[in-house]
Amino acid sequence: MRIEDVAAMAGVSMKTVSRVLNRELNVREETRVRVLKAVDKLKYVPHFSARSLAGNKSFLVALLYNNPSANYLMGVMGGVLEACAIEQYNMLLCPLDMDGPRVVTQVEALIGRSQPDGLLLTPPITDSQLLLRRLAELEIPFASISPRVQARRIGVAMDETHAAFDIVAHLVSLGHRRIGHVVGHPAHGASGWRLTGYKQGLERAGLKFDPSLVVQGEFDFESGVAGARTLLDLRRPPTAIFAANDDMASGVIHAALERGMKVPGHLSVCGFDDTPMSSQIFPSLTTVHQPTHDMGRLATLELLASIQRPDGGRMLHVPYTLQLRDSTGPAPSAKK
Amino acid sequence: MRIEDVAAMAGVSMKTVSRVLNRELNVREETRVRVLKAVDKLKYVPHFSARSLAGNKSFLVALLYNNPSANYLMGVMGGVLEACAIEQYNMLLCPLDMDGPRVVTQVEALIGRSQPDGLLLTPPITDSQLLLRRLAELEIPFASISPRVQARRIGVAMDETHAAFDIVAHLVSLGHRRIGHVVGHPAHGASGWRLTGYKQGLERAGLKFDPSLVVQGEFDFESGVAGARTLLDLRRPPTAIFAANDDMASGVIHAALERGMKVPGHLSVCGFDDTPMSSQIFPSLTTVHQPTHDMGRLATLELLASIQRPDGGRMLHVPYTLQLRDSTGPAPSAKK
DNA sequence: CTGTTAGCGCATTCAG
DNA sequence: CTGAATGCGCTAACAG
Repeated sequence: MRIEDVAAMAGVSMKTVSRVLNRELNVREETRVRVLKAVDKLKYVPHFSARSLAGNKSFLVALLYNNPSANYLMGVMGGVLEACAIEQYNMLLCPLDMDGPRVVTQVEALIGRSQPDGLLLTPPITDSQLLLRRLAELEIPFASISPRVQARRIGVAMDETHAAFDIVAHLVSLGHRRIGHVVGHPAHGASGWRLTGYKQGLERAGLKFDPSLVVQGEFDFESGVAGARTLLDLRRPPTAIFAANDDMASGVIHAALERGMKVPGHLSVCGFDDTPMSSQIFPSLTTVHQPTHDMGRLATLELLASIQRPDGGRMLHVPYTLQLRDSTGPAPSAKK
Repeated sequence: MRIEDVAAMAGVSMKTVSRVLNRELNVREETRVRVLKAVDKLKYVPHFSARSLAGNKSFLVALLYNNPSANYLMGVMGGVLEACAIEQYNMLLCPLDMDGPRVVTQVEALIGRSQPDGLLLTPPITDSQLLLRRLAELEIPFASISPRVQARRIGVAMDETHAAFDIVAHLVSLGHRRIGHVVGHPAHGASGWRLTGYKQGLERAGLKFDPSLVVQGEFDFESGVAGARTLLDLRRPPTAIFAANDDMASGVIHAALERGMKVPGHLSVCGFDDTPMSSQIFPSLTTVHQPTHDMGRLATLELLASIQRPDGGRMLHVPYTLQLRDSTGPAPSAKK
C-alpha cells in the first residue's frame, strides 16, 4: 500500500496526497476529502523510513536522562509519548552514564546514529554546560525540563521554590519552630530551589535561619537516614524535617522510627515529588506533587513547535499541589 | 558523509563498503581493513532511514506494556536498550490502555505506523490470547517476558514458583506455622506461580493448606492493606504473611503497624520483586529479587536472533535471589 | 490549486 | 571476491 495507490484511487497525483497528509495548504476541500476517503479505504499509512529519507527529517525525539528515579522518568516519558503520538513522532531513550565529558560523546553518538530532530533534557543533565554548549554548536533543537536557568530556553518548569515555601508554611502552621532541612544532590537545580524556599519559609514565619539545621544529602534514601541522624543528634533537635525529596524523607522516617520516635508524634517529616512510595510508607508522607506527565507532554509540544517554526517554543510553567498526609502533625511543644 | 564517499576514499565500490558494514562474507581481509579505516577517518555513520528503506527493515523493536510498575519497566527497558545498542537497533515504547480488543487495535496501529521488526511483550499482555493470535496472523516476530505458557515461545522467564517456595521455606525455618498469602492480580501468570510456590512450601513443611489464610489481592498497595486486615481479623491470625509483590507487602506492613503490631515482632512479612521501595520502608522488606535488566536484555537478544535467523530464538531462564531483610523474624510462639 | 520530475542514501540484484 | 545499475516510498522543487 503506497502513496501511489492512494493517488490512483482518488484520481489525483502523488504530490496532492502528500499535501493532504502533511496538512499543507493549497488543496481544495473537495479533493482533500476525496483523498482522505481513499486513505481510509485503503488503510494507507505512510512509510516511516521513506518519509524520513525524502524529507530529511527523522520524526524522532530523544529523551536524555541520567536520573535514577524510575517514577519520575516514567511520568515524563508518558507525557512525551502522548505528545509524540499526536504529532506522529517517535521517542527514543538515551540513558547517559554520568556527567563530565562522556555526556557529550554519548549524545554525539546518538545524534550520529539516530539523527533525532530534537532532544529533551531532564535534570540534572539539563544543566550540563558542556552539553549545552555542544548542542548550540550542533544547532540541534532541544527543550529542557526544569533547567536551572530558564531565560532564553524552551521547555517547562515548576515553581519549586514556592512549593518548598508552602511546605515550610504548613509545618509552621502546625506549630513547628525548629525545622530541619536535608538538601538534595548539588548537581540538581531543584536542590537550590528547595533550599531557597525553605529559607524563605522560615523568614516569612519570623524564624531565624540556623545553619546547623541544614544538612547536605544526595537525593537517595541513605543520605536521608544519615542526614536525619545528624539532625536528631543535635542538642536541640528539630521537631520537623523537610527533606528535599521523597527518598530522603523516607530515610528520615526510617531513622526516626529506628530510634523509637513516633512520626509525626515526635517528629514531622515531609518530602518532595509525590512518588507512589510516599503514600505507601508508614506513616504516609506529606509532600509536593509534581505533574511529571504534563511536564513531559508540554516540553515535547514546545520542542516540536520549535522544530516546526523558527520562532516557536516557549518556557512553560506548571502548577504544583501539596499532598498533606500523615507524616506531619502538631509540634510536640504545641501539644503541651 | 555518505557510503559513496567512503567507497571513494577506500578505492572500492559502494557495495563493498556495504558488505563490510553489514558483516557479510566475501570480502578480503585487506580490503575490509581499508574500508574500516576510511569509515573511521570520515566518521561515517550509516543513514538510519536510508538503510531501513533500502533494506526493508526498520531496525526498531517495540516494547509493549500495560504494567503500572515503573521500577519493573525501567529495569526491563534498561536491558532492552543495552541489547539494542549492541545490535544497532532502536527501541520504541508502546503503553497499552487495557486488555480486551483494544489491545489488538493499538498494536495494529503501532505496526502500521512504525513497522517494528519485532515486539517485546511484558506481563500481563504477554498472555493476551487475542493479541497472540493476531501476532501469529501478522507473522511479526515477538519475544515474551515471563509468559504463562512457555512451550514453543521465545523470551525469558524466572522460576517464580520455586522462589515463592523458598520464601515460604524461609518463614518456616523461622518457626512460622500459620502463614498467610495475599495473591496477586488474576491477570498475571505470576500470581498463579507464586500461589503454587506458597502451597508447595507449606506442603514441604508438612503444613496443611488453609484456604482462609489466602486472600485475593491486585498487586497494589490498597489490596495489600485490605488483605492484611482480613487475615489479621481471623480468630487465629497468621504469624507471617507472604504477599505476592512488594506493593502489597508494604500494604500489609502498613495495616499491621496501623493496629499497633510490631513487624517482625508480631508479624513477619515478605514480598516479591525487590523494588527500591522494599529497602526504604520500615522495616525493610524480605523479598525476591528479579533480574529485570537481564530479562529485558536477554529477551531482546533472543528476539533479534529470531529475526535474523529463521530458527533463532529460545526461551531462556534467569535465576532469582532471595533478599533477606528486616521484615521477617522468629515466629512469636517460637520465642516463648 | 495541481502535476511532473528527480533524487534522498542505501541494499540488492546480477554480472564479472 | 568485487562492481554497476536499479529502485525502496516518499517529498522537494519546479512547472503548469
